[in-house]
Amino acid sequence: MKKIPVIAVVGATASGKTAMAVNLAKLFNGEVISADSMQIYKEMNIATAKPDKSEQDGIPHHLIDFLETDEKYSVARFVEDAKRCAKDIYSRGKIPVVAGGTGLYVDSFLENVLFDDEPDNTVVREKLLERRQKEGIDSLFEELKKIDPETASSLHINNEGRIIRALEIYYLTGQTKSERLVLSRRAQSAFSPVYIGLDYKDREKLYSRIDLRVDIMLQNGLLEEAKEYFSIEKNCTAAQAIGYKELAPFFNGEITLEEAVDNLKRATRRYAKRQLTWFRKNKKINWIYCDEYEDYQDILNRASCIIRKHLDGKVSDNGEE
RNA sequence: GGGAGAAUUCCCGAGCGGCCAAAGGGGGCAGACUGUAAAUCUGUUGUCAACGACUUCGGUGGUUCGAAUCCACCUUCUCCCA
Repeated sequence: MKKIPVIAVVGATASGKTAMAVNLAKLFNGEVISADSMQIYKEMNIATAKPDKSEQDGIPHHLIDFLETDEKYSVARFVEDAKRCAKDIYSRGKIPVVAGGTGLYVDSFLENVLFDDEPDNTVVREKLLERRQKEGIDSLFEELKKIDPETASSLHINNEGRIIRALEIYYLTGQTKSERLVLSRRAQSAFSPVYIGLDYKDREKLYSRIDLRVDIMLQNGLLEEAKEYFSIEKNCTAAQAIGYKELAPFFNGEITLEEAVDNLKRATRRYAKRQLTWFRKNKKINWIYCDEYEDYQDILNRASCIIRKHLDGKVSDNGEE
């Protein structure tokens, strides 16, 4: 069966993925699928740099702006949603363009990681958390070493969340995490992605773009959005978004606005670094260093050149001729 | 004008004769990542031909087998009295 071609635009936050995805969608008759764990939420607009109607520029965008802020979401759901979207777009004669900053989502989708159905975890999770309080993490870690030594050796004892999840998987499914890992890779992907990675040779350039973008967010009313968000804030996925939690100490009168903004910028820079670390290990990505080009048109040309080759079948999946 | 005190590695800040290239924190850099991933976690951070060598603790001299640590002077800064 012929694989479905997918254009994937990846890179750190503020590297220009949104605009690139829209431009490529126009050039290649595509529609955008966002792979962003925060833009999925309604009402979180400014902080997540969600593209508005004018930025979307007539190109349909999928998987943004469709969840309430108190709803949970997961990679598993994303993979399901993204596959469905991509197939639908392709069936209408168009090409899916994935624009994503959430590496786990992008990879899980395009590499077709299988997330088999799992029973509800609330009870098991609660028990484990209770045991963590009573017995301490060492006890749980020792237990994991016996049950699934492979996973245990890959985890640091301070990474409590992962230790607990690994145990949870076992008690929920009867399979260890390492067993499930193997099973998750059993199916071939139905997609044939071309990766365009946006980055800057000079990291400072990226960082100043981040700083600038935060300043613009503030002008656009980030404070108001954050204030409003705090009135409804709960312990949910959305609460992890950068942009609100950094401003909270300012609203509580603990620090000045200036300090809060600095913290926000720093948190964003670090996030960018983590994104880069994630994407850098993917050897299929064709990196374009934006600061090596005179103007934007050249960057766009470079990207479409890479994509055209791939679509014409002259290049294999890993980008080698 | 008089008196008291401080200057430490990118920053803050310990150290007060050898175990000090110098605690700790911050920041930076690098890495991991499979159901909350904008999260969570780890490593590293004077230089080098690097299990050793070399240069650092405001400056210059000195005491000592040995100094970031003691002494003298100099420079800068802070505070108190005028």
